[in-house]
Amino acid sequence: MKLIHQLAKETEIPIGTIRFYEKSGLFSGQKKPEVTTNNYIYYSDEVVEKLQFIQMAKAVGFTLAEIKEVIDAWYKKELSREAKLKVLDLKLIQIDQKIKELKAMKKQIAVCKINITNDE
Amino acid sequence: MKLIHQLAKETEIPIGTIRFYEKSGLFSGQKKPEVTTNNYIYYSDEVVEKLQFIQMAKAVGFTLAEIKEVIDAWYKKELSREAKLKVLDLKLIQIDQKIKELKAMKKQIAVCKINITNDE
DNA sequence: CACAAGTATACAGTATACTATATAGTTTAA
DNA sequence: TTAAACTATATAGTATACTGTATACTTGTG
Repeated sequence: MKLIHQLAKETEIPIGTIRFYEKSGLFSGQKKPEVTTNNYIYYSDEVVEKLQFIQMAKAVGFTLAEIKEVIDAWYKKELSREAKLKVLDLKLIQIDQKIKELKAMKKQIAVCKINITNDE
Repeated sequence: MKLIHQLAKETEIPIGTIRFYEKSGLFSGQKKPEVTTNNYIYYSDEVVEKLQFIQMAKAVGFTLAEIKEVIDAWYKKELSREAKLKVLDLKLIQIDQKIKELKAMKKQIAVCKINITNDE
C-alpha cells in the first residue's frame, strides 16, 4: 500500500491528475482504519495497473468515460458476466479499428515520403 | 470544386466543425474570381483527403496541432525537404508506438475475458 | 416571386481533461 | 523543534475541440 506521492512516482502521472482520475471514479484508494491521526488515503498495486491502463488507452484516443467502462467491466462485481463481456468485446473491435487506421496512416505517410524524396 | 455543404456530406463532418478546422489552419478553400455576387468558398478534392486524414488521426488520439504539422509537411512548399521528412519520420515512430499500445491492450483485455469466463 | 435552403462572419457556450491556487492539517528529517 | 515535504479538500482557471446562436446576404425551387 502506497501514498499518492509514491503512486505518482511509479506511474509518472502528476498527483493532481491522479486525484482528478479518482474523483472521476476510475479507481479509489482507501483509508487505513488503524491510522487515526490523519485522513491519508492508501493505494494498492491494482491502482497502479489501472493507471497504466489509463495511460495506454488515453494515448490511443479513448476518453476517460470509455476507459471507465472497461475498468468497470474488469473489476466491478455488480455487473453481470454477459454485460462485462459485451463491453470488452466492443472495445476489442474498436481497438482493431484503430490499428487499421494507424496502418492506413503509415501507408499514406510512406507514399508522401516517396513524393518528397523524388521531386527536387 | 464543391461548396461546404457538399464537403460535409462527403466526409460526414458537420459544417461547423469543418469551418473550425479551416479557421485552425488545417486547410483552406478558395473564392472563385469569376463569381462576384457572393463570397462563397470552394473546396477541392485535396481538402476531402485532408479531412479524411484528420478523421483518422483524431480517432487514434492525435491532436489537431499534431495533425496540422503532418499536413504542413505534406503540402507546404515553404518547408525544406529535410524538415518535412523529420516531421513524417517522427509521426511514423509515434504511430508504431500507438500500435504497440493497442496490441498490449488487446492482450490485457483477452486475459480479462478469460478470468471473467472462468470464475462463476 | 416568395420562401426554403445554403453561405458567411462573429461570438458565446459547452464538454472533456486537466492544472493551479488557497487553506489547513500531518509527517519526517536535520 | 522547526522547517520542509507531504496530505486532503475545495474551488477557480486553462487548453482543446467543438457546438450553437444571431445576423445578414445569396441561391434554388414550386
